[in-house]
Amino acid sequence: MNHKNITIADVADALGVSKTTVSRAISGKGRISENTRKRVLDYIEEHDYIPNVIAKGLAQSKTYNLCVVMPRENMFVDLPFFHKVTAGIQETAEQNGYDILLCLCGENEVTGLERIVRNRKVDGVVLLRTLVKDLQIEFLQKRKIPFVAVGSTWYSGVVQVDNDHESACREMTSLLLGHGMKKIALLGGNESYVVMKNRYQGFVEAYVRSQMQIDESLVFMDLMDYDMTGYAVDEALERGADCILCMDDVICLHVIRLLRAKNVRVPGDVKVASFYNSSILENNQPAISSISFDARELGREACKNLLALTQGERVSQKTLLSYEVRLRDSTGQL
Amino acid sequence: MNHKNITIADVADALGVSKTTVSRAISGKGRISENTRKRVLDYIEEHDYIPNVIAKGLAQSKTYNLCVVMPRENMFVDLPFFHKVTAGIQETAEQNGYDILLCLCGENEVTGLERIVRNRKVDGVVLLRTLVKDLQIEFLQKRKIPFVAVGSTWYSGVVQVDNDHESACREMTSLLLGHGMKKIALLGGNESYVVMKNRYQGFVEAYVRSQMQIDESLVFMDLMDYDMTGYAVDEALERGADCILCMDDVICLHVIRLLRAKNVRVPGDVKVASFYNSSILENNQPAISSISFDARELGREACKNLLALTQGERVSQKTLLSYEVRLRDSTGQL
DNA sequence: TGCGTTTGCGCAATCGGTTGTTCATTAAGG
DNA sequence: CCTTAATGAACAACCGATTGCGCAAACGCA
Repeated sequence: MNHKNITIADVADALGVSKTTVSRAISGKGRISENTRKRVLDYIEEHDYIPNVIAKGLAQSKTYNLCVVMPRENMFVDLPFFHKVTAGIQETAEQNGYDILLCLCGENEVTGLERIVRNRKVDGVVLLRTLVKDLQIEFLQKRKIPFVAVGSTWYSGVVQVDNDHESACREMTSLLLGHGMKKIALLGGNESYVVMKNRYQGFVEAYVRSQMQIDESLVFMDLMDYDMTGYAVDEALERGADCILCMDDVICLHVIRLLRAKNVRVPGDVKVASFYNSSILENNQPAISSISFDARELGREACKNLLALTQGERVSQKTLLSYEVRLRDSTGQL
Repeated sequence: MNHKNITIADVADALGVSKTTVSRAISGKGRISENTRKRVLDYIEEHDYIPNVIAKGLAQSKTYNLCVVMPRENMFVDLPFFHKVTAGIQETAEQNGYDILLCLCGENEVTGLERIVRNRKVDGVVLLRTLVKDLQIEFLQKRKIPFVAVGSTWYSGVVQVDNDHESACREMTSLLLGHGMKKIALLGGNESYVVMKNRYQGFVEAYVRSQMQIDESLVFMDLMDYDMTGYAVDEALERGADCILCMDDVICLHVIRLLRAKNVRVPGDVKVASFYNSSILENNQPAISSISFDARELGREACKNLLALTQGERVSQKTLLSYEVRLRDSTGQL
């Protein structure tokens, strides 16, 4: 800016070589003697020269920028998750000389994304949230821009990285069934439809494997707000649920509050468990069993795949990451 | 990228004018007839031409990028706040043709910031969190890079935008004192030292104005963890506190849990209030009185100031934003 | 009509890199 | 010893914009 940064021309002049040589010394491409190469690199090191990524980008029609898209308005519970994922993305990006441009979009809005993609010419995009009908996905596909979705989607041809919700839910359900639960209620929340379906899949599978009869009336897929959650809890209790499996930690805390208000004891009368094991659970009484995902790793994986994509490499359509079941007091002693 | 975007040269050729003319038509600078101007703009509109910001930046030695710095590891309670501030920054940035580069840094780490500043040549930086001894501030000042701090700092010459914690705390304290509280405990938390000091200032002032005696032994400035908070609560009760003013909502929820465990009724025996009015409070029983800040507006204001700074304009050193006191059940009927 | 001023626009350099091509030098091969 | 190939480095065009300067046409005024 004002500091009058040293340019490649300065380096070239100082060493009495051409810009080309300096450029080649740095990139390692093209023919150059080991000798001059070293000379250039030493000089650069000494004088703390950093190439201007912008000019480099202009010349290469690349920007070394990735765009991370996330909702402008954010559910409280998503934030820590999104933040960790972003940290993971950024970590991998930085290791490869990329930086992160932030795109905060309204739900299913494309104008912001389009602006950034078009006049920033980002090399790739990570979508942190996708919808069943997703205009951003459609836009990116139409424009043939490399992108990766964090989380699952039903769009075809989308490279996805997700937690293995199905297995996670299967394992948790199996554990619960294996320890005497008979009627587990499944409470969906603000999760995307696809995630919910995946978990339901695992839920069903667990029942099948333990050869028990599933009670479909205990499955509540789409609870938009606290009121509906309250209703679902009432219904579940009415129908004799002995366990409530919540789709995220915020819902879970709320459920526990509701149960306390009804003088239903946890885990005495009803067991409770949830997903994400977020820090919102810390210090809760009783300690809540939850499934923990490594959000950071999710971000790293997504970024790795995206970079591969931008190189034109083939990338596996769907990467599933592992999870850990954390059992605590709210499910009793399993 | 692959879509082979239309460039300024294409536009110029198509219209039979020079690149200069097109450029001038767009920027409005330089001499150009109203006639050609319109012709160019129409063509651009029609053919959906978007200038390449990168090239523009290269030519102008600007990047139209701002850098937002926030901690890589984040306290749970900060996140929603940071996210909203960022949204505000982004909003104003976008309106002015700027985009946001994300810089996630470790506490008091500069390497990441330095990298981004040096090879991305961002036009300005927003620091979302500052420390008493802050290497990032020192770095930015040394390099004379325009930046704005969200929150207060004791460094001189730093443009700051902050909530008016002092007035907020004064008003809340006054309200409480005015309705019969005599011994209010002040519980500091993960807040920065400066914020805490500001609030303490307001706290003292409220006591002075109502001509009441402050009990300094009820002021706990620096509670690093839950254990210390527990200790502070015990002490406060011991010393006959009739009200606990918590420095953030997470602390507050924890305090309420502790009180419940001790069978201290809220607001019956002790009143409780906190800061930030974050959505974590939603649906809590009892509803918690809290002070609400407009984080989004904070971000907008910060960005506005930063942009002014980059233009070389003079900017007021400190901008304080307003707040709203939200009284609910936890403080009884005030 | 004549001359100075204003207006409208284009030329070409520039920003800081990359890269295909050329050219001189050295090495290898017969 | 001459031809051919390989090597190392420089030239110059290019990426896509901006901008100082120059030039011609139009305008204003006496």
